[in-house]
Amino acid sequence: MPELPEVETVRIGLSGFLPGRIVKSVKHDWPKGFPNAETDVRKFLIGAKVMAVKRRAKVLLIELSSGYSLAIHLKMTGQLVFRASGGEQFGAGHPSDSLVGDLPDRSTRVIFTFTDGSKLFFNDQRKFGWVRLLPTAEAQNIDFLNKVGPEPLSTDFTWKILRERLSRRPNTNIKAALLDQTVIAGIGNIYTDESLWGAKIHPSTLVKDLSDAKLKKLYTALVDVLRLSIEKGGSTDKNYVNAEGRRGSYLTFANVFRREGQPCPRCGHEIVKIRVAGRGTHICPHCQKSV
DNA sequence: CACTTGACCTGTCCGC
DNA sequence: TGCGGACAGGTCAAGT
Repeated sequence: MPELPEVETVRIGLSGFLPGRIVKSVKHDWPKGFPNAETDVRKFLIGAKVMAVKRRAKVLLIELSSGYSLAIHLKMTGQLVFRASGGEQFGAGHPSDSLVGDLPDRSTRVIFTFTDGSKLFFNDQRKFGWVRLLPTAEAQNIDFLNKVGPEPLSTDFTWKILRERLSRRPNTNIKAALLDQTVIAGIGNIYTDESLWGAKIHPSTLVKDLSDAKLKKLYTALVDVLRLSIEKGGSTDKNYVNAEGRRGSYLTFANVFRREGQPCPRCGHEIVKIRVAGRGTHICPHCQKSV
């Protein structure tokens, strides 16, 4: 669920809230998800000031003045919600797009409290997510980020780079290849389905069978879909919320994802849900022909 | 080695 | 109504 656009939306939100704030305390009872030793937490987190909030792939990196960073992965049901002191929930916006009420709630795993009384809540219903405190210089070297592929929205990501990255997995289907974080960073189930629909590629197509023309279409579709989703604040299916606890609206604009039974916006044929690469997969069987 | 499947979790939904 | 089971999907580990 949180894929690149969702994590980027959280990053943008937190960038407006966290820099300059000083961590006063941290409360959690989740050693599996936040395994750092208490002594390191006291030394490098408590009293540290937030300098910046960055993102690599689907990992958020909160840089601290101590030379350490918090690396956070939301996995499927993670939420990072900021509340100003006083705990006002909705700010000036519309409560109707808020998915979280009073915090902490039963899914709250970690609470960061800042010296001004504001708080950052890490909620994760399914506890797949994680938080790590580690030296900023080593943040890029944690196993996951070490192996991860290029950022699809970086200016030097071209269709030829996409082709080169995909060529590492010639005999697998394009859906599995796009989901593979070592091929390209940040793509998950939603944007795989949406971009393959945009490029009129069946998700079971083997990578080696894709022509350059198709790869160019896929490149364009992928970048467009990611950019549009960031513009719409990401996709909220069930859990995802931004740093204010609000829903994203991309799924309103989605063409196939979670739209089985509805007509394809391009040709009118019925969208169906199939299973590819072990994932629920949404396609228009008319636009996206099998190989 | 290349690729696929299962495990990790918990809440929700469906069928009996 | 209650309950078991399937399902959701990001990533790593184990299996083929």
